Amino acid sequence: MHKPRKEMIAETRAKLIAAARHAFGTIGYAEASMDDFTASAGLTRGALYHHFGDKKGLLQAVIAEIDGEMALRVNEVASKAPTRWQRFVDECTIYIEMALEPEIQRIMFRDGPAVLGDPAQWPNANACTASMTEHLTRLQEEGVVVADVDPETASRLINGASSQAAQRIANSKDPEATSKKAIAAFKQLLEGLRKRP
Amino acid sequence: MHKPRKEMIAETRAKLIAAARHAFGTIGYAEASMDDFTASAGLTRGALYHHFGDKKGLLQAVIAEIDGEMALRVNEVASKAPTRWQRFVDECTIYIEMALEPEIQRIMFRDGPAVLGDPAQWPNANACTASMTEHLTRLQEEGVVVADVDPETASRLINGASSQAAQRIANSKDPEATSKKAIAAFKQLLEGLRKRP
DNA sequence: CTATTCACATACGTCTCGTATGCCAATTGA
DNA sequence: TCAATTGGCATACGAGACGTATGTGAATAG
Repeated sequence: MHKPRKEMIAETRAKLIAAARHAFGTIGYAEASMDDFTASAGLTRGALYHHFGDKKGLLQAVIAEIDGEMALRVNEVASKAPTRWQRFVDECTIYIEMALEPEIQRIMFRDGPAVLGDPAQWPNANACTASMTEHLTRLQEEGVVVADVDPETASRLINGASSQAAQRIANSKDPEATSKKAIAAFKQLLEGLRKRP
Repeated sequence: MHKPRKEMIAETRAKLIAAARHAFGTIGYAEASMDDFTASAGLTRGALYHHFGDKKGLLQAVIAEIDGEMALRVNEVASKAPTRWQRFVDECTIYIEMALEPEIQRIMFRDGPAVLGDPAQWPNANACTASMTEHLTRLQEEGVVVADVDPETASRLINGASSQAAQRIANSKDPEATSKKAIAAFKQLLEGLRKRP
């Protein structure tokens, strides 16, 4: 008795995404040969074109998967903070930590934007920013954050600063020390959003 | 009488850089065929490989040129502000405005990092950040900016936020309104660096 | 049980890149 | 002035990598 067809198809898709994710995350999108990584999944480019249209389509699928995982991790950790402001800051910090991972950094912050354009325009890959925007909106309502900033805009700026912070740490000779400096500077910038007493 | 040799060589280099800059800035690095844009300069890939080693080398040269121009523009405008803090804020604002130009955005903020890696590690392409770092250091000495942030780290974070702000404006349906929101949010973040009374 | 669909592989042409090689003009030295 | 040499740039060639068109065999439908 063989597996049903639907299951085989899902498995093929998953294998392709996994193989591509590994290749993109290590050698990078441009250097990843479709022949090579499809073969490493026991398939050929035929399957890839059938399911994802082209190389970019597969990258989109990989990005959607990673974005989902990042959102899970963010929500998981941020739900444990005492105040909403702290939760917001924690989310940002987690975000930086995730951006430290080579695979995420490469795919989400370097190759992704270069190949697919502005991340803000990606479909199915905005979960993290959405969460931060939500927090900011609430914080404004509660009077913690100054009223005259647009929450989504602020989220994007913070996003940009985060990825820079992560890059800086990742490329540092002394990641421990750099991490402290980067996170300190980052939190200081966030203070700018808070209402002063 | 022909032009001297040195001059011809410089001209060839300049033509290659100009052609590549145009191609990279419009269709992008990956899509730019070396055969095509060298031909548009009346040359072949032979000249390119001779002078720049490979496609990446040419991209580096293009980036160095653009970086020099950006630094000039930054210094030019920023020298007119009344206070040093204002000068610093002006520099950041100019930076965002420059990042709005499609050529700069594409080459300096998208393809460049994807192909050459972390901009902080680029040789001959840190003039703008250097200037901002300098200002921040001075502002700390003057007691305007909080002491416990590392100036260069802060510059890089600001840099990341700037490029995000620019992308957001550039891709907006209503650039005018988005620009206002982005710059407002950006300035609010900068406030976090200032000492509170 | 036949027909059809479709998931995936194979084959082919095209494009781009990098290297090896060749050529010609400009410089050098006597 | 004239050979020798340098080196700036072009040409030729081979190696992938991509996209498309086509083929095939198994699962599903009727």
